[in-house]
Amino acid sequence: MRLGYPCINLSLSCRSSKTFRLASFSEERFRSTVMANLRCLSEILSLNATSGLLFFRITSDLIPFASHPVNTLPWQDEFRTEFKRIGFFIKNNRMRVSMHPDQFVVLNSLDEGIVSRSVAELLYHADVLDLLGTGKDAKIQIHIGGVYGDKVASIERFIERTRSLQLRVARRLVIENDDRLYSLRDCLGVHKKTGLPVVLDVFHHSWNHHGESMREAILLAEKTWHKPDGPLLIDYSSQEKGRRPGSHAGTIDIRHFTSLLGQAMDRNCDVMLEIKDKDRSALRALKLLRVQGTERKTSRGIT
DNA sequence: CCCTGTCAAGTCACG
DNA sequence: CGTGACTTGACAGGG
Repeated sequence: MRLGYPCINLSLSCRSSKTFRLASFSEERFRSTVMANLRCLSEILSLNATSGLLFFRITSDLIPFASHPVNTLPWQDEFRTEFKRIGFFIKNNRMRVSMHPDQFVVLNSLDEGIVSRSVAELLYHADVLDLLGTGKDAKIQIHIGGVYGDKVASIERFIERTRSLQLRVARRLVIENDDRLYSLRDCLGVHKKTGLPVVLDVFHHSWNHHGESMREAILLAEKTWHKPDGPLLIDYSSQEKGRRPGSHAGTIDIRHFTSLLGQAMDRNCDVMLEIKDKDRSALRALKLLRVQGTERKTSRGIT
């Protein structure tokens, strides 16, 4: 099991998601920002490798305005070497990376404009992972989208649109259960018709489910992943006490995470910790995992 | 230098 | 109808 955290490392001062206002777009500004972001990304990955965090979600803001019409630069060519270098590092350290486009990507929207912008954004995400030279296990995770008052039709639209995606996007696409609209069961239904693997967000599942226990959910989601996709992806978080239901914890709840490990440790999966203090909690989780792993081995040795 | 309104993009819930 | 949550800051202009 590899552990990771999303996008930002709080112990480093750099950010790989630096941006600027659309109004101040210029080729110079774009190039220098991308260069700085890529440099920061390699710093983060290098630190992660040293500390044993072998899973990382790359920010969608890595390339500012990547899929926006204002950006006509062939950035894929301009930064090919830098991407390649980072990709080698990932591979050499047996790391896994993923991406999670934000809420603006809605494949099943009723608005064709939103759909085409979403497709362009997905292509950008695939570009990044392709330029890194990552294998098929480097995934792009999205939600199914809106409901628009008719869930059946909305799911059908989602399925149709994933079918017309370019292969280099489709091969990386995975779907994730959300906390209100599309549950694990909905995602499994979409998987059945499309073959898309299902990321299990255990936090969302705890709010939006149909009675499946966490263990059942893990086993169900695991079955949607085939060998080339890599191990099942799990997104993990816990409730921040005293805040509204659904807010992510500020720091890891050791008890809660230990219980997840109990459910997931014997499975083939990688876990993304969506906790606000990022790498700090991920490191604590890693310590915990190592202790548990040792205990498991020991007890197996005895029995 | 600090403050703060606003930022490319969507959907839904709520008051 | 307008605003906040999701997640999440931080850009950039004005004082």
